[in-house]
Order: sequence, then C-alpha cells, then structure tokens
Amino acid sequence: MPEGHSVHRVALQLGADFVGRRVAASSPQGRFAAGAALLDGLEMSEAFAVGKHLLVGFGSAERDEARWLRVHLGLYGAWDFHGRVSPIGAEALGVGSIGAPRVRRAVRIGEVERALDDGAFPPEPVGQVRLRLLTEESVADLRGPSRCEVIDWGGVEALLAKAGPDPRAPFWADPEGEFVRRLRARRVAVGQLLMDQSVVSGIGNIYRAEMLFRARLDPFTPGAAVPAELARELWRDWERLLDVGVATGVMLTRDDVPAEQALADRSVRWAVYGRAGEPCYRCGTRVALADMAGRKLFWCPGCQV
DNA sequence: TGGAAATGTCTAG
DNA sequence: TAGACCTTTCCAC
Repeated sequence: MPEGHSVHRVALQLGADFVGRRVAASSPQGRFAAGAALLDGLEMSEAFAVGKHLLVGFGSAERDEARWLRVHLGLYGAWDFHGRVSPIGAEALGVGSIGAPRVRRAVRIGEVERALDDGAFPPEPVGQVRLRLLTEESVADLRGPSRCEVIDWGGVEALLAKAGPDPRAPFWADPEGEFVRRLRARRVAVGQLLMDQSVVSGIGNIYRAEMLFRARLDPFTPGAAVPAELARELWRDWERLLDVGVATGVMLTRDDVPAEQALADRSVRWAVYGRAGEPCYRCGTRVALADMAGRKLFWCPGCQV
C-alpha cells in the first residue's frame, strides 16, 4: 500500500533487473491476459515513476514507438520480486554504504520489504497475481492494482500533463515554483491540496499528516493563505522525505527518533498518523482525528496552528 | 471464520 | 458525498 516512494522503488528495481532484458509477460490470474500478450517477449526499455504512476516501456527505446505498461497500485496493490533482486535505494542513491551485491530471494516492495519464500525459481504464483514479468533470473509479480493497462506514449504524456510535480521525476522545469503556484492558487484546505495529485505528485495520507505536523501547519488553512516561504519549505521537506523513503523503503518522518528505531518499531514511526487520542510528542495535546474529503486526517490541534 | 480497514482514485447522483 | 473497485491482513468472535 504505497505512497510515491514505493512506486519509485519499483521503478528502480525494474531498472536494475529487467530493463535491457527480454521479458515473458503473463497474467496468472487471467484478468490481464490480453494486456500481458501485448508485452510478452518484448525487451523492457525503461521504467520510471511519476507520483503514484508506474510507467514501463517495452519493445523500443524510442518512447513514442514503445508500448507502455501503466500501473497504479491503488490502496493495496503490491509488487513482489523473486529470484535475483538487486540492491536499490540507499546504494543506488549513493548515500549510505555501498556493499557487495546481495542476492535476496524475494522482496515485496510496499511498506516493509521482507523475505517471502525460499522455494524454486520461478516460484508458483501465490494469490491473485494480475501480471507476472519474468526474465531468466528475476520475477516481478503484481497483485491488486487499481489500474493496469497498456497505453502508447500519447497516453503517458496525457498523464504527465495532469500530474503535479514530483521531486524525483524530470518533467518540470521549475517543480518547486510549480508546486507553490498550484498550492497557493486554491482556497481549498492545505490538508486536502497535499493529497491532490494535480497539485503535487506522490503524497498520500501518511506523508500528508506528517508533513503538516513537521511544518506546524493547521491542515484546515486554505492553500491561498499559506505564506510563499512556508509553501517552499513544504516542497523542500517533501523532497527530503521522498529521498529517505526511496532509500529505505519506509516512510521515516520523525527527526526525533533514530532511523533504526523507527525502522524496527512502527509504533514510534509517525508523529500523528494513526495516533488519534494519544498525546502529541511535541506539546502533549491529544492527536485529533477528522474526516477530510473522505480520508482520515490526523493532526495536533495544540501545535499545528 | 467473518468483517473491517488499509499508504487511492474514479464515477454517479 | 456515497459507493464501487481491486486484495490482503488483522482482529474479534
């Protein structure tokens, strides 16, 4: 169940182990049989993420000649990788140590990565696998996506045209300025605008709550009332949090908790998300919970003003 | 074993 | 704004 960081990690994983290779595509579940047939046997040319959209090119290095797999994981979609799973993230970003290449048998890219099995290669599909991508060494299984389709480059461009800026996607000349303009052009609550994928790409319910807490910003403040400098700080914070999320695979948002502790213990990972009724770490006020546009909003009424 | 919830988005009314 | 959709996990019974 991903926010933007997970999708970038999937793109990196595909880039490391699938791009440049011929891929056997199938739909063990059957619901994507026709789409898989369009990709089966083609070489994967490219994989990238824009916000929560994953885009994977097949068949040609020319973008407007390739077939593009578009996947959106929705609330509970996930990719499982088996076989050769190259290290990505901290190593790929050049932060942290670069260790010897490791081979992990199976990794799920979602909230937390973990080993899934120890069996033979390729493993039997487990559960509802919508799409399986297979090379001689690696398997990627997709389950539970809300969107999975094959489109052309025109379709990709249409998605890009609608999307708000993503700090890690190179499609905006001035992404920070674009974000500030889009946020401050609206009277809608900033808590709602941060989750609006046409304002900024990749932020979901957890990052939304945590970013507003970090900025000490009342979620109900209209976008137009957010000072420009504070809007710029929000953007820069999103850049940092996304980099950390891509590097670790986990949404680490608390500067006051050591990363190792937050990685190991979910209960101390977030400042306000999922902590309704508990005291705020900063001021002791009980964390509040409200419905905002149909999603649960967590915030501290004591220090987010 | 059944129901609710989940890091999301779309559509109908 | 409510409901639909896609699937898994977790907790109460």
